[in-house]
Amino acid sequence: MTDERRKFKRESAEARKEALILATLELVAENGVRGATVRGIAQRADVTQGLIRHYFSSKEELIISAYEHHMNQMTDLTFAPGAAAGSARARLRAFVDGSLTPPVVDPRALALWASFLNKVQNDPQMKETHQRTYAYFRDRLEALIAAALEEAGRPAPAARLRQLAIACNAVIDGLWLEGGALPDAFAQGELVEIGRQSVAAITGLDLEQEAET
Amino acid sequence: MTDERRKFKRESAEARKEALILATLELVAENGVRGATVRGIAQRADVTQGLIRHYFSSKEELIISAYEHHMNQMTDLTFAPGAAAGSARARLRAFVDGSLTPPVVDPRALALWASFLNKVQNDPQMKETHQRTYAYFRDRLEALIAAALEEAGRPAPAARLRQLAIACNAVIDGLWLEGGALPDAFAQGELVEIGRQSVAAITGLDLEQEAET
DNA sequence: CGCGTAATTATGCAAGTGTATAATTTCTCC
DNA sequence: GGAGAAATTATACACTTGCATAATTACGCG
Repeated sequence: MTDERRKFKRESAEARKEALILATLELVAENGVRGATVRGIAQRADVTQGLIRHYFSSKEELIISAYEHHMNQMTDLTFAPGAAAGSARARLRAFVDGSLTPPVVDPRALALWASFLNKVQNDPQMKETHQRTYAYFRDRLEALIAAALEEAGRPAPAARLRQLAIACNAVIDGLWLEGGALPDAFAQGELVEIGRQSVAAITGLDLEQEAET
Repeated sequence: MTDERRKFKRESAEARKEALILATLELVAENGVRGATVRGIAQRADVTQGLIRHYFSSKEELIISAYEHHMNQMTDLTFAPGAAAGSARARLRAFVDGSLTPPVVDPRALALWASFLNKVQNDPQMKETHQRTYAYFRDRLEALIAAALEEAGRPAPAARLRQLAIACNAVIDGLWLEGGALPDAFAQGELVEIGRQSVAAITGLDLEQEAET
């Protein structure tokens, strides 16, 4: 009955921070920001709670770090697939596909988005991160649409491009949302199919037909 | 320095419950479900915390009641406008308009949606309410699209109707989301305009032109 | 008018919260 | 292999939380 002190292993600051951030994201997705307690996070990361204070000056800072980590990962996942691809149309298609397949479409991703929303609206730093990420998404989508329209010989004025980008972004967001909220309501590939068709219908571009190099 | 007991007025059970529910929705929108404390809600409703226990057997029950109240209000707001209208096309247009104007499009409505999501995913009763509301929305939209297509002499098979409803629902959801998240990013009426155009593009229906009775 | 009952307030409690600080252990470097 | 420093654990504290229960007050009804 010797209650010994817990053994531990020293890790690099980066590894520990990352582990803490991942544990934080898990718990935020499950229980919301307030439900992700310091003790719970420490337990999930297999560490005692004091260590969190050693790497993050407060829970607030840990939450902000976790949010930025998550947002960066989401943008990477969305844009990585079609970055290299050839025609603008192919890149637009890759963008739609990447946005509407796991792990972007995922109950956990949606839960994280919802859990963070409150803090995003109130905390200036998180608000900044959010607006930057959102603007990046939409600008990129608008550029893709502009290039694809130009490629098809039907360039559009700026005002029209803006509307098309908003509309396409909305379909993608909406499908992303529904796919995350009701994971079993859609067949494999159904979201991608609907997303492609909708973007095609809105922009007047044919996303299916293969390009002739 | 006589610390007197607080004066109060007796209210009907309905009025008190409603007041408590409204205060709850305010705080849930501002601080999330866990941030909406019993004491905070009581204060917002200008009442002491013990009274909450008198009308609701637990905070959980109050939260569930507030959620159902909110969802009912949202459906009423969305469907009330165009319920009576004439042609299917006009009713579809009214649905789009109602879904994309305040108070449906509103930062507070979005915040509520996000705040409740966690509980909706976990609590069976709230999940049931959510799925019922969602199904009601989409079925209604699908019926509107079906009627409008028939009206235009181009009926569609069931599978196609399902896809159109999912796509249109997604645009509307996405625009609703963006309008609530970035209230200042869109001009007056811009969301409605984009929503109408997108639904028109997806379904192939012209929503703008007036019907000839 | 006064009595009873239910609405409302007041108080208390145990559990959980973030954070601060002290005690210990692991590991690097000579 | 041992000393010093940093990583990690352990403990404590003040505060908040939901809930329970007792004390009071307002108001309808005779």
